[in-house]
Amino acid sequence: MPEGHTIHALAARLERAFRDEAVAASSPQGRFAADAARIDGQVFERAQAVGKHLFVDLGPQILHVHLGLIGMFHVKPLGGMPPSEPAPTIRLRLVGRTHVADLRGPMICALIDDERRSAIEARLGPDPLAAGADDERAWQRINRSRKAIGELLMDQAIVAGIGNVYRCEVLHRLQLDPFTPGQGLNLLAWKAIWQDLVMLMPLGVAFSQILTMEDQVADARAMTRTGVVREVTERVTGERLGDYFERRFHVYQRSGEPCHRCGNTLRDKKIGGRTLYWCPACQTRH
DNA sequence: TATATATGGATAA
DNA sequence: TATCCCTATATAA
Repeated sequence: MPEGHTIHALAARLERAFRDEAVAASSPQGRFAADAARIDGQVFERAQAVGKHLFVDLGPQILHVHLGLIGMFHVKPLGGMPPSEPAPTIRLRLVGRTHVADLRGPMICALIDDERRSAIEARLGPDPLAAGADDERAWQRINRSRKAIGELLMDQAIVAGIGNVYRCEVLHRLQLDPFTPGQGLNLLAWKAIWQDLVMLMPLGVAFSQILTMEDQVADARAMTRTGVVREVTERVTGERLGDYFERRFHVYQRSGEPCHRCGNTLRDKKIGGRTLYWCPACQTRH
């Protein structure tokens, strides 16, 4: 589930559920029990996403969460009922007056201080979802690297928040060869990548779903402009209904199938433990 | 039932 | 590059 858009949507959802309210904290699974006791009863001040990292200010404490590959943080309305019996895998449960949030399988769940938070943020590249993020900072590193752009895009120290789906899809959308070394990438190509991410990722946040297909992107943008989105998001996230849009991608998990653009057979290749999907025929630009 | 896989990343070697 | 962590789900057996 989680690329940067997921965490940004989550931060907003948590704030809507708990902001300025005292929350009860517990760790049904037990591994976070001592820390949960320290934040139990504290006021939920705010939640912020930076790349794929989530920071929650709870009184003097900062809760740091990283969902990793399989983590999930579900926020549900209580609907006037007491919270359900917690599943034994729940690392952290927060309960407020109106909502309950259950965290399972996170890569990181810890209490940290400001200094630690700053250190974590300092290691991250610009986040396309952050206002005023500086894409030039990323370019400085890309331009000096001999690693492939397909690999660099996944490096959180270069760009924060990009994961495997956005990486593969954006490169295909721009017909860029994933294996082009950073040094060999045109500045205009980088500008196009950044611009595409800045356009696409807010749609991902609004719909809690990665959208990269032209028709879906067009629909999503139109809905965003007319303000229908908020209603959709509430429905989708509050009730855990399915995705609003059909799950469709250009290349992600489509190896062996024909390219939507040129008809050639899509391929995949493991790079640094992750599967890159691309079209060898039409992704030739750099 | 067992196994593979997943939108991640740290750490060991 | 390999291994490990954490959980849920889809598919195979």
